[in-house]
Amino acid sequence: MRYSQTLLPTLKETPAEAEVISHRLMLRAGFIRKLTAGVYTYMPIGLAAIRKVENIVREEMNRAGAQELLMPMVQPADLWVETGRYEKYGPELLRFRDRHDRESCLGPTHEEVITDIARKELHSYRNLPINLYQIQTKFRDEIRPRFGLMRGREFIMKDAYSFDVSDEAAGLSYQKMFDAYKRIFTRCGLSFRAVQADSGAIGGSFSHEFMVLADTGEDTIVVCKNCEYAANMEKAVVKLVPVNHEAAPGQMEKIETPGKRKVDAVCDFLGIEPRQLVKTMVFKADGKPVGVLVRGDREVEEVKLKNLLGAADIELADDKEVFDATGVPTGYLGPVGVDLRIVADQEVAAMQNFYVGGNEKNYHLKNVNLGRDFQVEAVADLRQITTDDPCPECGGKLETTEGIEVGHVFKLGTGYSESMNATFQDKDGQSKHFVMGCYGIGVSRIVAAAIEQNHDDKGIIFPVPLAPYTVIIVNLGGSDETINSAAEKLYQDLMAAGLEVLLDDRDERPGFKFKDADLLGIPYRVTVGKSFKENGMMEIKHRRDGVVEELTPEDTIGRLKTAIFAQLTN
RNA sequence: CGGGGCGUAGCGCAGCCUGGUUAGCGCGCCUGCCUUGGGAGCAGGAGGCCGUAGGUUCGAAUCCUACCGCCCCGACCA
Repeated sequence: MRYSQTLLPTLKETPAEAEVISHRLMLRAGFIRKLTAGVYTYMPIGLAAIRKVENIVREEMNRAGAQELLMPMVQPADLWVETGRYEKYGPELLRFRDRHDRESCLGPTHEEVITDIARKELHSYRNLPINLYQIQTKFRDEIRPRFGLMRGREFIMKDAYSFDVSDEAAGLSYQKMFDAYKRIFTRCGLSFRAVQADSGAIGGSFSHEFMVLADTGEDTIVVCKNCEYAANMEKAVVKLVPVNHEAAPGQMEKIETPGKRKVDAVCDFLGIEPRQLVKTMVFKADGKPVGVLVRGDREVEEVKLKNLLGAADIELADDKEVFDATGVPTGYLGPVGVDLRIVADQEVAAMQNFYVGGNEKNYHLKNVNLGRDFQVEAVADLRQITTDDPCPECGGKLETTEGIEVGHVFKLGTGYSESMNATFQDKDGQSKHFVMGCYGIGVSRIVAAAIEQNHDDKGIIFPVPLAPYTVIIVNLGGSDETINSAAEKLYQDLMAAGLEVLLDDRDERPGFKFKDADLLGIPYRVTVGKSFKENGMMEIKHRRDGVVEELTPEDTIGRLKTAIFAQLTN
């Protein structure tokens, strides 16, 4: 492509709307332009990068035996009512009525549509297993879109759905996708990690997320330094460390704690450690108050709580709501004798003679024991894991890092096939529900994640497989015909060699062109200018490490071909 | 939705507090000259319902009210 004829509007200054690096660079490099909150136009060069990702995804999906199809973006509400998700999905599902007043929605995901296809078209075990996928634009009316392509409302996703005869067979399909995902992200040149995850609104029993490691990640993941264990913080199982109960249960006692509401203040005042205290947090589970007990130095993990309660929505209650629900001001709430639904973290159940709020302003209770002094509805793992906790698999040391979720694989089981009555006839003539799996990849997000992971202060540094162009020729010839025709010939030759080349033929000064080349992140830059005029040499500069090579035109072509194709084959 | 902030030329901003001529600056854009290995220089030029609506006032970008949009922090997720 000739730069002079391309819509490639680079910006010297960063638009004020952009905060994170990938968003800033994509705006500056002319990859995207915002239409409205969370909705972007992919400009030509941005689309080129997206296509690179799509093609890698497509190749690997096909290699794994999946078949591509394309489902509608507009979906009838009826299908969603069948699975109960029309209620459950919430405001993220954009709903509207068509001219016939039919309830419709924009597809945020396609389990319903694909299951409908399956029940209509797949009748026999002979059709199975099958894995169908699409690469399509999704719409989720996110509460707060942010970070450019990282969390848009409209985004491109690859979603795949597998159908199997049995749980065991579904496990195989799952593993196949898991392996394909590893290949995909490896080919994209990303540094990533597969982690155990919560299955969220999609539902299902078992899932892994693929996380690109980057500081701007929206998720925290815990990783074992010793074994292969890695999990989303939300999901990471806390392994209860046994404690020895040496002390005999003491007499419960009311003690005065004037004005001491916060855990630290109470502990300072009483001369105790936060680990000896149990705090009572009030959450609203679908609007209804629930008390949650955790040790004073722990944090409640809302996702675990949500799963335990089977709630669609969990929110921490504010001071007023706590008072309304219990009649106790925050800071003095406790489980003893309170009229509130209470659940406890497993750690609390193992504690003895602890301190809790006294359900009365300025009072706490000491020597409290679960079971003797109060009862709870459930005991479960409800707190956030910390790096002090042992690895749940091997007991090793854990560490945390930030991650961007670029892929998610789920074992769905028969939830959708049952609610939509999607069955096939098995060998024995019996009707059975499909055992399903679903597998998503955030295609547009990958481009953003790749930039988060590959940039410097000058701009983007694309991994070769994702680069919209692999070579940029900077022609500094001006009016010099010798140089111009050499640059032109190189352009033609490189294209003939199968490379994607951008020829900077603009009437601009050298510095201007170099800055743009750096910003765009094209892996190899060839400068044709003075040194070609003087001794017939061209200069290759590697974007990533700044290495410079002076070569003849023939060697330049050879060198680029070798280098680029080497990075494309895996 | 809760908390914070912002809407003035294509982009980045100043002006607003303390109302008063023709609304500025940098970048970009157009014309010409000049320059050509790291975002040059000179000269000329185009481009503004000051987010929208209402109010206060002799007079509003500036003060007041409402609305709309956008960004950042939390709940959501590929």
